[in-house]
Amino acid sequence: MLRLLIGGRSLPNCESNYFSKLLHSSRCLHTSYSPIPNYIQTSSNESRSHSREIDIDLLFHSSTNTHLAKRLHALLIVLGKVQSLFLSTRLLNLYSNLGHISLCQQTFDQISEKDVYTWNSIISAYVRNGIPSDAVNSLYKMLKYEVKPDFYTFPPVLKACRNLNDGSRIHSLILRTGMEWDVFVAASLVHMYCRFGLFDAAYQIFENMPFRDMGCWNAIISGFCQNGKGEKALEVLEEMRIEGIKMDSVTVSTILPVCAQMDDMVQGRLTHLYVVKHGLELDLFVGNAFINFYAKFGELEQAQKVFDSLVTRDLISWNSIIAAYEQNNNPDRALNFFHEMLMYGFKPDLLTLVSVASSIAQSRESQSSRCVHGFILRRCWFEKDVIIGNAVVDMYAKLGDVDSARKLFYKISLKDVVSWNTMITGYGQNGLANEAIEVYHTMVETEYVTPNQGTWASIIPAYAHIGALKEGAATHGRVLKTGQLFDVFIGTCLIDLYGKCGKMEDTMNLFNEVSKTSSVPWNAVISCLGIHGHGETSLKLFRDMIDDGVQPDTITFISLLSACSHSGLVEQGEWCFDVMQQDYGIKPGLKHYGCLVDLLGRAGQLEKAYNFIKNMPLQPDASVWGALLGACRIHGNADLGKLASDRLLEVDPDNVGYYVLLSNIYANAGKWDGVNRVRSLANSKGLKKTPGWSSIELNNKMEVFYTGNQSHPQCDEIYGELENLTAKMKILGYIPDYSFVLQDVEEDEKQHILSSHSERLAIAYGIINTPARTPIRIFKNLRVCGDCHTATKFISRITEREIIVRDSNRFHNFKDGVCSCGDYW
DNA sequence: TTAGGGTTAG
Repeated sequence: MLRLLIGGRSLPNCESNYFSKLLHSSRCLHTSYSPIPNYIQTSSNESRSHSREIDIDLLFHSSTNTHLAKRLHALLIVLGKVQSLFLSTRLLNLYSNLGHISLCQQTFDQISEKDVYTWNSIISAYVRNGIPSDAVNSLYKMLKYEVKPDFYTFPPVLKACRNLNDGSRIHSLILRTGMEWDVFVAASLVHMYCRFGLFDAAYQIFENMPFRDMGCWNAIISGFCQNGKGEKALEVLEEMRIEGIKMDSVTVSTILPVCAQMDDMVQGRLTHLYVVKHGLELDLFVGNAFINFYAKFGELEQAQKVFDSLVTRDLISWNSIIAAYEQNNNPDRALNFFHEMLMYGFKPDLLTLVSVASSIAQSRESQSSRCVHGFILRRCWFEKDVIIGNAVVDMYAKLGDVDSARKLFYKISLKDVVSWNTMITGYGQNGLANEAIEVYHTMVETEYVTPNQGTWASIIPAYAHIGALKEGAATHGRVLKTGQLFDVFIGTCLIDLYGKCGKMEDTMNLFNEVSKTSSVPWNAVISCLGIHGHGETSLKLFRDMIDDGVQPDTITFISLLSACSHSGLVEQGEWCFDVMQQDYGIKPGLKHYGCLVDLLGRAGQLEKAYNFIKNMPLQPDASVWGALLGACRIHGNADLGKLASDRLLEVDPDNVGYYVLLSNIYANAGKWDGVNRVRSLANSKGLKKTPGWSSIELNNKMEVFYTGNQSHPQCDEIYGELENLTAKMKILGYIPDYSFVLQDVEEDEKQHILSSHSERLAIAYGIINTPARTPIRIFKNLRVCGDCHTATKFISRITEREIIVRDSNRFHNFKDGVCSCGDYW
């Protein structure tokens, strides 16, 4: 061991005490105690007379952060030791451990006579710091300088090759040097070939090894695990067991993520027993792997137990427990752990912030979103990894702040497919289907990303939302080309698309094709049948689902209840509500209560619905009172309507829809003072009525009409057509229902207002621009007004066309003067 | 002094 003589006037008298402090400093990452400045002060000429022997090795060990490492570097310069090959190589390794690759390079360049240690050190520094190409180049330079590689040289070089996807040259070099059966070299080769997907080559090397240590076993297992061959990994594990070789902590932490991936809880639990029996539970990697394992199965108690039992915790332990709660819908707990982690002095990394952003989105803590954004911005993490940008875009979108989401999205320089999917989903979730479609088109045009399952799952619902059947069907074609048709999620999205576009035949065909082992496709088809008014068929499918042994969930019952509601199946709906609780132990949530109120209310049982609300064990929310208010609108009950809206304005004062409904009720009853009161209340709150719009797809383009639109190029033709139609309708007995006109104006004007409702503009546009007697499909963002409903029935008879209108609530299929909903909606 | 095989991700 190299020792130095340094003077020590101001050194502590008690050397053992001093060293214990020094050692202490090397163990505590967060200490502010720095022994090195003392050395520099004490190394002046005058103090050298009182020289002492100091172990420089300890100084290397105590340099646990960049500041201390630089001090040590300065000390070596002061002592004139920087030219020492041994010390400068150690310094190089120190910088490498601390992640300072440029300082490594500087130190390396200053060394004039480099030996094999020096070359090995710089190679491993490049690998560790993520510059594999420089690592390989260094090997070739080393050969040029005629320094012979040794057993230490190749493992890191092979690791570099793994990331460069090229290893044949190095492999032949290794063969020439005769080092291929060194356990470290061989293990590296095995792992490299697994990464290349050359599993047979990897296994062949593994099989031919004259000697295998744990590292070799782990290399083949982890090689299989990390490259999608989990089952093969388990086979090797079995081989290991037969040969009587015990798993170590590395094996365990490698195998656990695979158990989770393969949904193999049993294997994971057995591994846990093994770990306890063999005393591996104190290993940090093992503990962390178990936290993640249990979190994936939603077993938070177990995950928490493992976390609590850890003797030491690192950043990954904290990240894992935060992610565990975040991914299992407990964002508050996740955020608590984040704060606790900060209190313990841990510095969060990029992955911590990914979980934090998602937690904030879930907990609707919009105030914190800016802090998170700023925190990441200050650290320049957006440039470091696209995952964090995606997470923050998702956070903003989930919080409803689409503007911020979009701004950040366009700032992400290297968008990956997830970035695009996140933005498309974000728009979709906020009801901006047209924007979602626009982003999707840009994504397809950019060509550097290939749409994947996530893309289909985000774009198809957007098409379904606005009823863009042709574009949706074209996407279906694209999905078919990729061979992803039978994926349940995409299949369900398509079922929903065709269902919402009125293509029930296609819906049922698709439903027959997809795998029906989960409740997801059942729920979709039950809900589609519901909005078409096929309540009885929905109930039949529910029975089929039970016969098939598929467990219904809370969504199944929401779909069923709403199907019953649309078809006026009151008794059956009440039966569903009971069965849900008694047979399936599902506690009704607010949505179920809302559906039942809707069911009773639509059927005219307003008092029963009101009593039902009064006896609810949950605090009724806006959807429940909203259902009652809607029913009051249909049945013209102004008193109960007023009561419902009073409650509504307490729980959700900013929702314009309720003001509109109430003003509708008043208008219907001719109470114009009530209408004005509601309108001025809404105005005083700065609320604007959601503009009604309808869309129609023509020549693969969506044409959108807002109520009262006067700027369309075919405006005159459209209004002319409507006038024409109204005249014919009146001959056939159409009487306009002015109660749907909210404004207190003259009758002529009321007629004009009714005729400029967006759905009528879209229908007239369709009539003008499509061949006679072909069907017309319209989508409306709000509910179709009663007068338009009546008018459309007449129009379908006059034009001999099928007119399919999908509104925000359900489906209307007008044919020969009648509507499929039987005027019950 | 230098090396292989390990845990967290939208």
